[in-house]
Amino acid sequence: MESNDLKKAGLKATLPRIKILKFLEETDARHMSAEEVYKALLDSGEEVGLATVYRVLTQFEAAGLVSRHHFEGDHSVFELNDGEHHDHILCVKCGRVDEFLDEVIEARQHAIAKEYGYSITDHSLYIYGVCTNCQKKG
Amino acid sequence: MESNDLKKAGLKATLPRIKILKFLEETDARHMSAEEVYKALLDSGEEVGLATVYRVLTQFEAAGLVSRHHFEGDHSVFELNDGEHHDHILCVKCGRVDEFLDEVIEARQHAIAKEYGYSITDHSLYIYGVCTNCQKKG
DNA sequence: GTTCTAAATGCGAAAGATTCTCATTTCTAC
DNA sequence: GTAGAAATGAGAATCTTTCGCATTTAGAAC
Repeated sequence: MESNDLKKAGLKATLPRIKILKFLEETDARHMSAEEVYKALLDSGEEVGLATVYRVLTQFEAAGLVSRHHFEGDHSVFELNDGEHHDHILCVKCGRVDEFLDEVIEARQHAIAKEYGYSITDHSLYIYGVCTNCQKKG
Repeated sequence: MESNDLKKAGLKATLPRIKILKFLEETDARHMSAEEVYKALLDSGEEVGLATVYRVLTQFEAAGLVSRHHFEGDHSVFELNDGEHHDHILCVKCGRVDEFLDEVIEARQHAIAKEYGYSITDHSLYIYGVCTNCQKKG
């Protein structure tokens, strides 16, 4: 039940927030932009303002409910958190996204941060390439 | 001499391109936005249009003369290529940027791409943290 | 259940970064 | 030097995201 999740996250259980969270939990798409969430909600007959979608997603991010990514330097996309950090590998032709977690890379990043005197807060790793399907198509 | 570098890169040696390349080679700042390049040129008395700066930097990127980065998902910043790939670790407080190259991470990325069936074209890795100086300041 | 207040929403306006349009200028080859 | 193609400049346009503010709503107090 979404309203409890919201309260646990320290957010008032308002209708727009419930709708957006519910939508993110039920949709098949893992990575969506604010605009896409907005349109998808409209299509399913839910009335939520675009500015509210932006605000709510930003709040969800601050509350740890979603992660924000910047694939290709483009606009932000959001992903519901499942508790486990992971990185992304994506196809530059079709936009397919796969997720992976590599302990060796994670460990090396912490070692590098230490070496350079940084207290690490976050990191982002994107690998770009052409996926199997797109390679076949030429 | 910049005009030769440009021709080698397959670009016509126009005045704006020469000015921009010369500026990038001579400035101390390693990472600059298009806007910053534009303003710096203006300040040094060189007249170049902002749209041209954007166009030229994009062409330089395509020609391999510069790399484009998207720190923190913000606007693009450009960096003159020195031939060696490297990644970045940056301070979220003061904006300091350090560069590093880790062969272990590089190798793991290629292994992951292979594992997922991708033909790798590029990758970006940013580590965010608080640098030594900013840690001292609290 | 009704009332109150702070917080949240919706809308359109505004902002910032980047791209586009197109008339004018500049390279480069001949 | 001249012609033609390519590049430039200036401002308009676009896209994503945020802001301002009047209106509504959630949640606590009564």
